[in-house]
Amino acid sequence: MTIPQLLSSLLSKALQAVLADALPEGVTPAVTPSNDLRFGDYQSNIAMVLAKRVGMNPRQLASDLLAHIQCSDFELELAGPGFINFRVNPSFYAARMDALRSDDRLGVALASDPKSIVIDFSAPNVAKPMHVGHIRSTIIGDSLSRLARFMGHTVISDNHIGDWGTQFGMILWGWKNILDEKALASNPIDELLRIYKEVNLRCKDELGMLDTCKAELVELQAGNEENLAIWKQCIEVTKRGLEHIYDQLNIKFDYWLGESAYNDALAPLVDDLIAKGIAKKSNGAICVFSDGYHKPQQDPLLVQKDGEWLPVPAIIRKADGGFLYATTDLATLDYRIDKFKADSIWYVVGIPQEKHFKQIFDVERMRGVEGDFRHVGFGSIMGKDHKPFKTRSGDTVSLQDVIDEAITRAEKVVEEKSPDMPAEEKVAVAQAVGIGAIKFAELSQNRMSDYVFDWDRMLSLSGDTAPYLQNSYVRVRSIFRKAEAAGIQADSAIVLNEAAEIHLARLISRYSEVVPSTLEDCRPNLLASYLYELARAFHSYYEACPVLRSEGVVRSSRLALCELTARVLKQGMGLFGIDMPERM
RNA sequence: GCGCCCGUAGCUCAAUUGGAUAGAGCGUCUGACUACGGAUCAGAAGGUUUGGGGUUCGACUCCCUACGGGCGUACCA
Repeated sequence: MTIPQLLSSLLSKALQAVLADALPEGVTPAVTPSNDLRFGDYQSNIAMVLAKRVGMNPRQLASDLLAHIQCSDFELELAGPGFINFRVNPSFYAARMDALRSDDRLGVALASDPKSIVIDFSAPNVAKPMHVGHIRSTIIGDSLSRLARFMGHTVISDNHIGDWGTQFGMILWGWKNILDEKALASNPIDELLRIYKEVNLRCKDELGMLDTCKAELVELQAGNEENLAIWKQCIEVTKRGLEHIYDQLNIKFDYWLGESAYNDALAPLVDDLIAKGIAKKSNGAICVFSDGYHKPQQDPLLVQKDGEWLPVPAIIRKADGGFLYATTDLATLDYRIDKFKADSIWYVVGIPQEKHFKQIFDVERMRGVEGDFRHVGFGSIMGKDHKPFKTRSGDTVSLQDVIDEAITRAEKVVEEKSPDMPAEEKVAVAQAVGIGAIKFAELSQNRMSDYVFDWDRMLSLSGDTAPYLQNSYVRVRSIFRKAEAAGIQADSAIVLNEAAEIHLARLISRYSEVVPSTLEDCRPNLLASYLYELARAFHSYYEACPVLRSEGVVRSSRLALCELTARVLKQGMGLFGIDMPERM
């Protein structure tokens, strides 16, 4: 049980005693860490929340509650307008630390109701290399997968690649007419991108070109063998390039079920929706109009036209008979429930697609399909001018370039700081530092807010960054190497005296609270800022509390605290997929 | 037009979803027995949270309004 849970149950009992029948149903007192240690370790505002409802003065209620709580592990205090503050006794933290030493999970309880969760993330398009825009979905999605698995859920990660869109008409024509075989052999992804771009331009300039490309697409969809062969080759080539990036990022998917995997399901799906009376024809297209919400101005599924609020349709079949994004996503959702037995499906996709997902989920609700479907949205990456990100040439920066630059910068720092390190280890460290910096920068952000792309910020190696945490880990490991060499062991109970060691223990204890709440709201930045705070506390502790130069019980205790810190850092960063080198 | 999101230190971002004196990093300034690894630590300066009203014990957070920015808005994904 975490400390807030413990305190909350103490408060609940006190509330029963004080209010008895007057206690409203379903009240669980919230206990949160104080944001200022002068107010203790934890605080509750339950007295102020309830005071009005039960007709009492908040301070009076709080002080009545305090009178009913007896606990030697905490000091309690009534403060301000009615806050109840809890100060945890160091001996209690010490006992918790001792308990954590033999706990592989470092105090993090498994989810009480494990679920099957499909997480849909990354999802790049075939024939277009990943750019910085893909970084958020890829890194956040991977981190959520790791977190959910760690919490005991069954996670199915699925890379829903864009392998069937309209862009294939253009690529097919380009492949047949302007392909450079040599370039394809040496750098296939770039060549695919080149022909895509060139055909795209021609479609804008040359009359009839667009129709020619559409015809190629129709041929593909009709099963033309030549076109199918080219299509398959494009996918293979693209996958190879993507796998290189995913390897560097240490990201794996359980499935790569792209849009094309659902082709056969689309027509029956639309027919079924029509038969059930959910979909109907409108202006030649087959549409589903939402039935569920009637709150103008709040519901993106309604739009105002000529002063009237009209539902916005989810179009599932075009007037020309073609299927769309929404159709594929509905079929995909069905498949995930059928085949993967998903209780929950999380879509890690940008906020601009919020309406799309509301529509998809709404259609499923109308069909009676149940499940916990979440759009885990995130903000856009902007340019320095706060407009959607583009370089001067109009292109975005490729993700591969970002990774390469990160590693190059890390290599320079490694060379400068550790010139004597073996070459092989230098490479490994630079990889861990560079990739770690990218991931940590991303995960430190509030997922929902837009941010400005900046090389120096994204690849920064100082301050609130992965290398800072990695360095704290390296320092602990160094202490351990020395301790082992000298035959020193952490073989006695933990005692906490100095402020720095109490604070370190306080934060280690808090790990068990942070991990579940990070997953709860899908907010990796909670864990990121926690880990940074922990590393900072360790660095302070390192300066204030010598380990190897102390003696006896104190030395043993401090060594044990070091060990716990290292384990939390390593496990926590592991939930982000960030490596912690032993030396750097 | 209509809807959604956003505006916080010089810059880039936080703020436990309504809690106490709004926190970090970068940058600037001052210090730390030549270091249990200095990729470090201790400290300082920096704010009318875009402006204006309101709601209440209490507002960066909720409501109204003005200004500024982003996104979406029927057959792209």
